[in-house]
Amino acid sequence: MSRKQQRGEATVERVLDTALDLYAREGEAGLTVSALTRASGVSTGSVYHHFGNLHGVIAALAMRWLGRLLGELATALTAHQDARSGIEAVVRAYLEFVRTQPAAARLLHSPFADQEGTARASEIRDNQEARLTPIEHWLDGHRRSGELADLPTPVIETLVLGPVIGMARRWLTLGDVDLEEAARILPDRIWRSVGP
Amino acid sequence: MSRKQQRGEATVERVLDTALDLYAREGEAGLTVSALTRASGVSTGSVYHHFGNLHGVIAALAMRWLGRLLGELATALTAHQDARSGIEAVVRAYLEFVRTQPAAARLLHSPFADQEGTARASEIRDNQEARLTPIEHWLDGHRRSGELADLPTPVIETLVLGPVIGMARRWLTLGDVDLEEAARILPDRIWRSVGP
DNA sequence: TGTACATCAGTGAACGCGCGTTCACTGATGTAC
DNA sequence: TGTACATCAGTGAACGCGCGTTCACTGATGTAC
Repeated sequence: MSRKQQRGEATVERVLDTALDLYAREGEAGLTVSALTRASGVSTGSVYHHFGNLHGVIAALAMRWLGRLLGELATALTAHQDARSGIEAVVRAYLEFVRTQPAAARLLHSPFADQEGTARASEIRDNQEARLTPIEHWLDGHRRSGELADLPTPVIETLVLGPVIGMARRWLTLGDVDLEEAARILPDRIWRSVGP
Repeated sequence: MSRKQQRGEATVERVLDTALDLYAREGEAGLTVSALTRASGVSTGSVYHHFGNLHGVIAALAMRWLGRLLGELATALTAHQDARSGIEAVVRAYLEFVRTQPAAARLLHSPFADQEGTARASEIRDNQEARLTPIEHWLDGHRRSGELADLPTPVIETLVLGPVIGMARRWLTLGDVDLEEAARILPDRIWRSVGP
């Protein structure tokens, strides 16, 4: 049905891959249109044709990786029946994502992503609904059964993800922590903070 | 002894106060030299006289507020003898800092601060030694006495500050959490994760 | 199957704008004797 | 106390540079009949 051409998708892929690479290597300031065209081989006009403007590139990039991360977390969580196993699996899944996709993790922990997330929170909700809904249901169910502390969802999220994100950022920037050690220690420690 | 003049200090103050305000209102991209001179009334040349370049302004700003935050945390921690009271006090002190100095908190949670922190980690260690040393001693003491979990210092730091920072960021950006509620819930929950 | 046409995809030179920074200078303050 | 001088503080016009974006255009692909 779509009149879109395949080579268009390939170009979009190429731009987004290059953008992530640039961001990881040079940071926010290094992600310019000229750097993007130079590194990707895609022309200026083509970038604008597909993304509208530079902000559009960044938004698309953040959305893509947020979707992938949430997918991993939702899968890990809902694969377990009991609360403790689920929470511990989420922690491990996040650390695994950071280990295998450090550049994307950097992006998602960044300024951008935060601003983007604030400015277009509702749009993100819509786009990621398929991933967020099962997570919310899982939490609701286990909170009702008393397996999980009776705390507001944002608080549970923060208690679980806060230390993981902190560890990830530390590994990504300072590198004075060990991810494998974190994967051994954190699941149990975090579980204690959200258990009944 | 110093040949520095008082009006110089006043100018430095004015620039740093304006810079924080600009950052809080406009974000990283809004913190430009021209915006800084326009909003502060200080001339371009004067900014360069005192800070060298724009990066120098940002570095000075981050260092100033990092010092103040660490001061608050160190005071809260070392005011308590037993581990639990100390940890809970640190959590409350951080939340109180965020509540009273949201702009500074935004800055410290930011991209900059992270990059700055990475690039000049050793310099920060030196500058903030007076605040860091008592914190390290306190942790060491309580870990040895068995009151605190036997975990590496960076892990303890992350378990304690991770959720607090997560909550603070959420309050600062999305605003869908309540800081007072957090101050009631988090201390106990966080303590569970680092207790023996 | 072939042809005409609409749409998608891609090109790259050119644009104006605001950026960080420099510099030659004036004015204020502190020090020496 | 007064004067000369060094240093600190502050000014603002001017600079070049790289940025994001536009636009008139060509080429490729898909659709209709």
